Amino acid sequence: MAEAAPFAERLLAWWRVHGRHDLPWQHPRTPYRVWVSEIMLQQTQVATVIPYFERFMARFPDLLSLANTTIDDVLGAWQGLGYYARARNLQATAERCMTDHDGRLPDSAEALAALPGIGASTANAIISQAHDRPAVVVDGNVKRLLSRHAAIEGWPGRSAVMRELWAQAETRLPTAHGADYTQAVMDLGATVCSRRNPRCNECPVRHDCQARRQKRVGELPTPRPKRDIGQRRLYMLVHFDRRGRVLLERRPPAGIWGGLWCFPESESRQALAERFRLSEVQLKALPAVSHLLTHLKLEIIPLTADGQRPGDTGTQDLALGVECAEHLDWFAPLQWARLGIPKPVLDILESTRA
DNA sequence: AATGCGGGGTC
DNA sequence: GACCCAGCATT
Repeated sequence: MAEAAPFAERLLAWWRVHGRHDLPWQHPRTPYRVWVSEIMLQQTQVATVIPYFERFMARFPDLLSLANTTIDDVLGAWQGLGYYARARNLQATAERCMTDHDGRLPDSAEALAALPGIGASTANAIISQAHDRPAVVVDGNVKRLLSRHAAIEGWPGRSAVMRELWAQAETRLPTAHGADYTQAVMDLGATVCSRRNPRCNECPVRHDCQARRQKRVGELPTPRPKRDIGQRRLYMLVHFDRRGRVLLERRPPAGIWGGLWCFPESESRQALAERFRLSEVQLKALPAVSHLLTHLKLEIIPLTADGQRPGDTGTQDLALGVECAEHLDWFAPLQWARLGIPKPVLDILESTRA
């Protein structure tokens, strides 16, 4: 009996018939477009990314336009996509390409991985797709596909498991068709070897899938261990001036919502009142907003001075000697959408308009 | 080697 | 509500 075709050949044959060939970053498949798409796709699903990618390309069609714009413009284009550090890294990388790489993205995985926001897997994903060279990519799809096909146990967040996945991926790499193979493993993971209800009977590598043989497809990959998450209460001052502009503060570059504009906030209601020369009794709470992060549950209590609303006149103007520096400023409604504002803050902002 | 980052999809 | 997603940077 003839030996089965190599893993990669079966995937490529499957992909030519069943794979995705119409993703926006595939046409044209330039290094710049591939790079931007890979950054957007980090921890973010394809369907979510597509409209952002189209808008981003219309606004920043090339490396130079991205390097020459402001961070606020990039954050504005990123608003709603999450993981805003990616937007800052994107622009930092564009600038580095101008200064250190002759105005282009480097064409080696090592040089790419030295740039902000690009790790080993993303570097290889860019190389394989932009230059059609085979390179190991281990993303969520590949982790799932390989942990099943080779029956690899353990949560991929553990380094030993990740090493094994990387080694498996390496041995399966073809010697040609690098771009199509990368797309093929991702497509197979996304559409056939899906997390729930995998369609094993349509899989081109089902005949030597170890998880399937052991009837353990449903148990692999091993899920992330559960853990308790903490809870934190946060007060935010929602205040408008007579012209309907809202007071926002730019957050420090590191940490949650780094570099984004938020209401002035504090964990202490009293500290917030003191900072803006308000008495605590003046502060009226709006309905709380709950925001869930991986490791933390935030309860955000929006506070307004005397129930003030935009357009209100005659209320005290919070003169409070707010010295609007670069990190503290007033913004008109038309400016909001171009700023980069975290989702819960935007929700509060919009609820005050309604 | 483990943890923080964040919004959305999906069941 | 639980769990995951085209991971990386930081500690």
